Amino acid sequence: MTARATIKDVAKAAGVSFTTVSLAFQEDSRISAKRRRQILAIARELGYSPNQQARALRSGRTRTIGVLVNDIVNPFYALVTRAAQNAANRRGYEVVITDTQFVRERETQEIRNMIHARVEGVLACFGESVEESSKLLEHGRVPYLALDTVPQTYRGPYVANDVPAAARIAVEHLIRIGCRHPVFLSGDEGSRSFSAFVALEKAFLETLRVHGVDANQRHLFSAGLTIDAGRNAMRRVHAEFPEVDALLSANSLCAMGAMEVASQLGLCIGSDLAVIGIDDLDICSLERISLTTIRQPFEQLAEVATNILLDCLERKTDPDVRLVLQPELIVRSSTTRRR
Amino acid sequence: MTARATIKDVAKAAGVSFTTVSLAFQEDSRISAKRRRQILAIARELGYSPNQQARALRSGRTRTIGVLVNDIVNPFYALVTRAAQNAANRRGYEVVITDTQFVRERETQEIRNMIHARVEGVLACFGESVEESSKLLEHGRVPYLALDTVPQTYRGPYVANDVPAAARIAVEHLIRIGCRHPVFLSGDEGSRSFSAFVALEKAFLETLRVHGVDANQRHLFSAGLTIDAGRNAMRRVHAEFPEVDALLSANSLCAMGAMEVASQLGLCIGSDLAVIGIDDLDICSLERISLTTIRQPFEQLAEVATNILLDCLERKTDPDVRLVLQPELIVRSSTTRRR
DNA sequence: TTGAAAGCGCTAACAC
DNA sequence: GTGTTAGCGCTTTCAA
Repeated sequence: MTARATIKDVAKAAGVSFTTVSLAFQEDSRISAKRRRQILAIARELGYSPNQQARALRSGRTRTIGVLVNDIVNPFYALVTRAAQNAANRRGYEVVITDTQFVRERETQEIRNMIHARVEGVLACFGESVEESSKLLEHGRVPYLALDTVPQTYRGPYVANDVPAAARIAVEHLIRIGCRHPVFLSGDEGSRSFSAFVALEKAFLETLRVHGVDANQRHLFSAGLTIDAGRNAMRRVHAEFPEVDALLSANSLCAMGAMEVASQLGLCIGSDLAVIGIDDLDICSLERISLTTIRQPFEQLAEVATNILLDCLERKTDPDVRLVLQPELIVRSSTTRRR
Repeated sequence: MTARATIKDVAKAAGVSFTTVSLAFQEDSRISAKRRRQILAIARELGYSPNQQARALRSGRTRTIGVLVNDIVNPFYALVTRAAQNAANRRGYEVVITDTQFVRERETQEIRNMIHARVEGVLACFGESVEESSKLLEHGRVPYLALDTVPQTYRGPYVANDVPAAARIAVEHLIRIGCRHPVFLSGDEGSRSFSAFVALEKAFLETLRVHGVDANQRHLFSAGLTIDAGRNAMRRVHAEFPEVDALLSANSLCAMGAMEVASQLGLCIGSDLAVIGIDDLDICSLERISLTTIRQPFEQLAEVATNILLDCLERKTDPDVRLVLQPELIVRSSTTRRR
């Protein structure tokens, strides 16, 4: 295995200077089409591919942005990365996708990696380490934009879902159909302090109070973002808050797990127990699931955010946007009028 | 916005040569712990972060591998990337995740990008452009390993699921419970020629014939890998092959869509129509879904493949492995004995 | 233990 | 059009 071909090998083989080869690869107008074709053919023959590192080092540009999400296995986040990738590619940028797995140290490590890799900008679904992460990005002079949700203390730019509105819309629907004892299923013990969960809990309780329900901490349960988390949470809810007549879950997978256990406990979903999940995966629409959800416009979110970020990179201005997109209620059979 | 700090700025501020700074960052033993701490502190103050491009250019190493999947939104593939990421990180490598969205041009483009970025190796779930992609990788001298499924014509190294076995196990189960008219739901028109689907169709028909069922093209339907694809396919199956008493779907989401429509058509899932999905997402276990599946050990697959690839990189040998992992039947209520 | 010097592969300024 | 030259920020000899 000999060394990889460089621009000089191509130049030698083509009988030109290596500058000419460089210009040919940049599709510079000074090189004639014919010559360009010759050079590219020889390059292909030699298996030459321009070294990105050298190019970036010299030009100071990588044409790459980073996208950080909390959980790539959750289709919600995967769709965010896909929308960002498509938007970026359309404008000639590449995307590097990184997954924090909801782990604090992973998040900061991935941010550091992106800075080392000299991404030109970052789109981030920040977790709990938002302060440290945004400090790193600022220190590293990397323009960034928060996506999805942001904590109240966050002062940077963002394109986010209106998280309190999600809880408010859900609770208003539950009240409207006659529920008086709703429970909120939040993140697990470890992640419940995440800003999104805090905001949901707060808006959940406040909206209940506005409608005359004396809501308090008893109405809030830690759960998690998986089916199993919902199963376990429902058992606890049933034991500790037997008068429950509605569930709002921070996530639809969790809601599905809770529905399963509730049925096993003899509750009829819809009439005995209304259930709403936040986010709106394809499977929620399955007749067998038919889960009422709060749909958040996450693909639009990612696309808008990507374009704003790229605009800023190209104008060399700092991102300065505070945009909040509204969620939408999708009513299905898991919430029917009380009997 | 002044320029980013370089190693020279740090050296100047610390009153040492830039070689010393470099050594300090490499945790070279020649630098005393105390000096190292001083230098790192000054670097932090200046917001210095080593330039990956320069480092890679000089050292010739990126410590990065690429992972290519067909559809990051499908949790199956997302789990593959996660397992690979974890395995790579444990050994001090980074991973770049790329999503082809099942688009041929995207796959080759992403491969090219990875070569430009000088990833040290690639783990790839190849789509239809496997020939072109593997040629690119070989030409670019990037060691690679195919993951998940490979076409019969493929001659390179792989760690794959035993795709024919998945169909065989499923069909044998259907025969055992008394089905005589099973139908296979394949990929959509555009992707049905993918090697995995071809292999599944072939093994499906062969196994049926072994068990005395006169199976032919009428037993095969194009569908797709989404819920909606399953819904549409079931309508066609019902119209064109009314005697159907079992479905094997290439994907569990598709199976769920088909089950929904089958129920609407008055078929009782389990007894009138047995349904099996290939892959085993969490939701298949939900009581409301309870889909019998063929579980493929994809996380193990990704982990094994990553370690083999990294071993090869470190030994500077070419990957030379042909490993096939066995699937497992998970029986749930969508397949009960015929009545 | 530290520093000087060379050079990784490329782009960009400028001269021809 | 094409070539020469300098240098991006770093690692790696090698000498002190």
